[in-house]
Amino acid sequence: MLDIKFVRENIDTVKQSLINRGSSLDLEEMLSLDEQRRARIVEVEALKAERNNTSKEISEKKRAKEDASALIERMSQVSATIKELDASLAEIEETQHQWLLACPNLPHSSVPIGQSEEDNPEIRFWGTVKNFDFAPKEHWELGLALGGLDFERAARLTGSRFVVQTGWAARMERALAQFMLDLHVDEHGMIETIPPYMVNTKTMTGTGQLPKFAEDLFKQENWDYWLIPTAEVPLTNLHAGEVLDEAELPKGYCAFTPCFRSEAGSYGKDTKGLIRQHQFHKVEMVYFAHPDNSYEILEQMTAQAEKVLKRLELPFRTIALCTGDMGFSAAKTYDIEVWVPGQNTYREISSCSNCEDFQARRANIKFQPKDSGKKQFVHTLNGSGLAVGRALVAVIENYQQADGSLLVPKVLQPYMGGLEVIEALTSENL
RNA sequence: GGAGAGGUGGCCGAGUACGGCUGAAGGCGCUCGCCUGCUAAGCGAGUAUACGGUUUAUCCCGUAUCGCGGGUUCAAAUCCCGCCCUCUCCGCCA
Repeated sequence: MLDIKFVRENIDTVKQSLINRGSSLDLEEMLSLDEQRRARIVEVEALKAERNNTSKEISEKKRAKEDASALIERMSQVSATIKELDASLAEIEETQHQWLLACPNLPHSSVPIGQSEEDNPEIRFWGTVKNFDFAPKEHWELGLALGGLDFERAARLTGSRFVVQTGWAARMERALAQFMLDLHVDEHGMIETIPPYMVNTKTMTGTGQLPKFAEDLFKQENWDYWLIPTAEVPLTNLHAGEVLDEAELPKGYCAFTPCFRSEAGSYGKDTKGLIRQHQFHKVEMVYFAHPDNSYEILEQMTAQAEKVLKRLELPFRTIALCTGDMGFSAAKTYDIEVWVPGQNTYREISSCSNCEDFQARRANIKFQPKDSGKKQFVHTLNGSGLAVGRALVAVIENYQQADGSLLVPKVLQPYMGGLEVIEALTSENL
């Protein structure tokens, strides 16, 4: 959420940001609401001041056993007016609040201006794209042939966009997750966390999923509980309403959780395989950072995500999202895309964002500067480190061999009982 | 799910039976100053947030906030209604 005062004092900046993001929000309407609101506040607060003063007089008169009925009579009318004004003020404030909740974050000045993913510049590339002397298969073909991925049974159990992973595919998913968590905890000093996988409306609003994107989420019937679309939601809201010590910053959390997404509006897209599921696993990183160095933390966190791919020896490229392609809450975002040879393309496997104080303002997360001064909003950052299901896709496709078997990446072997090659499913590797 | 107890400032804790003089006693903590071989103690001052007005900014002024929302009233921490959360006991359960 943007600060209303900031909007009022930086009209051109906000206007340009909305244009760059391709948003259709009406800024003029909001500004006129703001004027109405402030005028109404002046009006009603003058009356309240009068009421407070007169109430004191009344109590003094009553104690002195004097007659206060004239004052009471007048205040009765003043109170009635206050009630009306308060009601109309509340209405204006609610409309304005909804506007602010629907307004996307301001892009950082370094974010390239553009309309779509076509305009996202590549920042760096890492690795070597392997030349296969055979036509590399897609992961779902291999998963089917090797018996680890079962989309048919999942469809019977639930529906489309689900999978049953068995044997090596289940274990490799677990191995990937464990490898990633160990890396973030042991080498990056992050705090491992197991948060709730369901959160309430307030929490979803804190990070920006609500009120605008309810159709992307799964909701529990009869409960104010939503399934998390990413651990960013519970992790960032972990300190909602709190004041952190400046010395604690930056504070990093990581969590391995399932993520649930309705994938509304993606009909026909990525219908095969693991790429776009209603339920998938992700290791998420969240940082609470000092405003002075949050962009350094963004670089650091992005590097941490990249390190996962480097250790897995998977080629990737990192791109900067342009204004038109960036998520709602982000001020700046890097996407990391891993090479998937079966599809002969790059697929997003991580998204690392600095949300600055956008979420902190919604969720009310502050820190107390050491040398006194006022409490300030922290900057919040989140990044995938990494999407586990998609990492499995990348491993399967990049590590496939001509005979249809898979090599197990070196860093995963300790997590898979030393297994080096995955052959077709047998009782031995089950 | 049933029964009971409770939610007041950074923390502890008065106030709620009889509504007003309580942004809220007292204590602790913290900050600044004084004092002081050092430390501790002592003395003095200060110590919430948001919004609005004013302002270059500070200051200042106003309004709101005693879990949340609503009601009664000239006036609500205090009375009434609804909800949320925490704790204890019982039931159920991995």
